Amino acid sequence: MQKSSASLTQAERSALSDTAMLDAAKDLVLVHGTEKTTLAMIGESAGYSRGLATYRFGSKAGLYDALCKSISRDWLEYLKRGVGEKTGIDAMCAALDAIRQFVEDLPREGRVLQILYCDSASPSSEFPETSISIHKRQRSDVQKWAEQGQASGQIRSDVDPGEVASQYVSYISGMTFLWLTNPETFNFETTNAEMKRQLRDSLAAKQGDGQ
Amino acid sequence: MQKSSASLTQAERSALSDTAMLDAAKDLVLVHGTEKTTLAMIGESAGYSRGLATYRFGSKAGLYDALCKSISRDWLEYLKRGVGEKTGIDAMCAALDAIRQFVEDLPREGRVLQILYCDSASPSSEFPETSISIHKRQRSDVQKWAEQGQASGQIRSDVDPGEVASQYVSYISGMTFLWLTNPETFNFETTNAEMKRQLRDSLAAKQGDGQ
DNA sequence: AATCACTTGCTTGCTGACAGCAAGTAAGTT
DNA sequence: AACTTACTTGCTGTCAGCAAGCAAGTGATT
Repeated sequence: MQKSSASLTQAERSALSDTAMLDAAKDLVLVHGTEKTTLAMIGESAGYSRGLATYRFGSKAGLYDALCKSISRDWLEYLKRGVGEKTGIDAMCAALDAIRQFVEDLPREGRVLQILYCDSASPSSEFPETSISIHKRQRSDVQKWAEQGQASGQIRSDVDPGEVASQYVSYISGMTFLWLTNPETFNFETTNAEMKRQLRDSLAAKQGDGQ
Repeated sequence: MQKSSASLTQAERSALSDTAMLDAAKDLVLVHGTEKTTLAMIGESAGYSRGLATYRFGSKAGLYDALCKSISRDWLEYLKRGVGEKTGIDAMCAALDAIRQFVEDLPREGRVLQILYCDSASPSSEFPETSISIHKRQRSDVQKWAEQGQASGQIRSDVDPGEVASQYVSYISGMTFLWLTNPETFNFETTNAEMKRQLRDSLAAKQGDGQ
């Protein structure tokens, strides 16, 4: 069963058009935003008809949800590779580096993801789950790192891991948000350096403060 | 020149319809989001015709920009009152309390403002200036507080006030964003308490570390 | 291996809703 | 009474979503 470019299986055809449309959507959203990007633009820009995007993703929200999930998968891959088996303050710092690496390697994806997060914050959002679950997952990851850091004695035992996680995730969310809106005045690198310094200074167990 | 409810000056009439429409817009945006709220809904919900909102504010973006400015003014009032003449770490902590107070007293306005900030992050936003200038102003305020704190010896001299400000403003932005999207799981009070603790622990000058 | 019934990928025509505009009416101002 | 300002109504172009149809791939039977 040979597959030339002229003869594809159904699955291959739809996979091809899917990725072509999601890719076109990224470019269009970067320029026009989600609202002014039309489903017709996406379909035609991907080399198909004006109707395909609607047909495939059901609705505009459906397409953006798929896009959000797709980019989120890429991001989680970066996070996993960057943090590895680290725990405690080291894991938190590594995650900050992973974000920087992600937006450096895939700035398009980083910006689009942030735009979609903003969209999903609207009360009328039809895809809030993806964004919310990502943030909840981030928070529980950080909480786990903090607990492990306390168990190993790296992190002082009198802080609440859950609140440390909330504070940390808030910083991440706001940092990426401000990076989106103020790309020129915002310096990822130095701001993250300050965050790392604060984490070490405020979380590290004092000398001889073993459990 | 007496003013009964039936006989108003032109200025009074337009001021009345303006505030009525902005107020109606708040309620509608809270329920339907900015996108699914229509100008016709706003005008009619305020007791006027479907066309007034467009006529008065020029466009949907124009209305949301006016709404953003209006709520921002309220917020800056709270900030001013809460911070007063404080500087350094005290000012930063007072600003956190001011935010909590604002969303406690005016939860509607707090939520709508956050929704509008998210909207203005889109590349197609026609009112990005208001949101950006607010965040820039916040950042320069915090930087000033940090510099004053260093000058008075409260804050250690080896931190960069600009980066402290970036980190602080990132936290604020993210915190309010997460509060909007996860109102039930997010606790303003305790998360801010952790932030205050971190600020004190990581910024306070050590004993005898005078300039 | 040829063909026929069936599924899936994709396109085109249509409808209702909305933003924005332009022309008009009513209310106040000098 | 002339004029300005507040507000309304009729209209147009655009878009999301739907439904009907066409084309290409798939699988079973003989």
